[in-house]
Amino acid sequence: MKPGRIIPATFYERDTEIVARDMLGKLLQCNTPEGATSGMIVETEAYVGEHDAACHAAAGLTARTAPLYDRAGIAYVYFIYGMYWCVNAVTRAAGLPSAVLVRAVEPVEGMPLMRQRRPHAHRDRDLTNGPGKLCLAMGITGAMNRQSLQRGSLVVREYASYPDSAVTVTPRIGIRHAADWPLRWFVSGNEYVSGRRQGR
DNA sequence: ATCCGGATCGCCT
DNA sequence: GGCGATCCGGATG
Repeated sequence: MKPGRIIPATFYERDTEIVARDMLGKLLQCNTPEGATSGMIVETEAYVGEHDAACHAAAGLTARTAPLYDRAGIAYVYFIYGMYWCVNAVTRAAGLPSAVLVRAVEPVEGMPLMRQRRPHAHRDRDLTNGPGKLCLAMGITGAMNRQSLQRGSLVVREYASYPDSAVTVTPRIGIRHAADWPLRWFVSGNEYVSGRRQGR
């Protein structure tokens, strides 16, 4: 498989659930001074607007959430638990401030650099099987917040595609509110999917 | 294999 | 002042 064309902004101007599903198999590429890394997206979650208590936009428009109210197709990179970064693609359907969280990728390019950045990861799958882990491995930080995903250091490209029969849907994990809404998608059986057991 | 607490800090209540 | 879209290591069964 080879990286394909850059995903246009219009891709993100659709229902967030559809975008989250369709991002499976896409390639996330990150370029930093240390080198290039990329990974195939294998797990996503949708955060669907102010009425979604788990979505940061539930707090309304603030300095932190401003990217969610900006345009579709940009990155929303936020800081969590005082230590980690998580990366989202901002979406726009019916004017809602919404986004897709990238929860896991399968490394494609730059694995040596990923290992260097993730000294605690003993097995390859521990490199990028979580939203904070993949940002560490790929060098994604707040410097990339609000950047376009169509150019620059952080880009999403065509790569692979999966039929619905190869995709599993479950409730989102790691949240307190709206924890029963089925808004998490992952490639069934992929070893890079986060969580102790798939389907959790 | 599963559970639990500590780290660490920006942001909202 | 308290919590969070997390990760990691150590304890427990």
